[in-house]
Amino acid sequence: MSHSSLAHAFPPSSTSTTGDNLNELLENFPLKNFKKGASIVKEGQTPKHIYYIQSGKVLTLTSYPNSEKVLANGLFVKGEFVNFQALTNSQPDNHSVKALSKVSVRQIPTIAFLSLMRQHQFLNQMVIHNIVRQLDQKTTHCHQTVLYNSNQRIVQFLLDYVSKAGERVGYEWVVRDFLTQAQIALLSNTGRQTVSTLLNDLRRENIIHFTRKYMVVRDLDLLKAYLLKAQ
DNA sequence: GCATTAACGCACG
DNA sequence: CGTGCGTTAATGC
Repeated sequence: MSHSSLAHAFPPSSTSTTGDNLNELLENFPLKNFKKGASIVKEGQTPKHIYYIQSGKVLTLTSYPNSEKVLANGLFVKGEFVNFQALTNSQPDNHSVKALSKVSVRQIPTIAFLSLMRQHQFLNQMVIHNIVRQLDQKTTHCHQTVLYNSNQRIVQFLLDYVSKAGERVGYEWVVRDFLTQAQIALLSNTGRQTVSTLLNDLRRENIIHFTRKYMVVRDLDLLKAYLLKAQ
């Protein structure tokens, strides 16, 4: 599937100093630290900053006035930008950003960021790359929400989560700072209890293991196979 | 039937 | 001790 590729890496064609250049560009902007669960961007504020994630995991959310629900937009990890809305003239909106783990981010004012983009070609490319990728993910995610049943959506989330935030340990994959089941439910458009039962089923089949702190994928192929079988 | 929701007891951190 | 988790039964589509 499309998710096995390391699509989130920056273009391999970039020079090896790309990361250093980026850090140099951003090093004078304030480095903000947040505790797990803290609010990085509050709802209802005009987006004024771009955030670059130095470490940790972040969740972006949208709330809708007519429904009480707050829906999850996406999960972002180290090396990604969030809040690109700030690059446009967007008004105060219903977007918010929350820390899913201990997080540190560079906070770059929109004006400064736009100016940096004008000066540095590689930053431009990086931003375009990020935006296209995010759009791609959104589209795919949207299609999957339509095509998949709830268990498949949860499995798809687990696969995405592992490919974004997992570390390889031998033949297994480990994700630390495992989300709560309620958060997984939000991200996969299912119910909390549905997540609970599926995770326990997968554990019984020895496909994954998990505690509240981490998840281990014992057999990635079997997990992927879950997407293929109907129920 | 498949999935979300309520409800409740349990236990992890 | 709180809140996150696991399970079952009820309800809805």
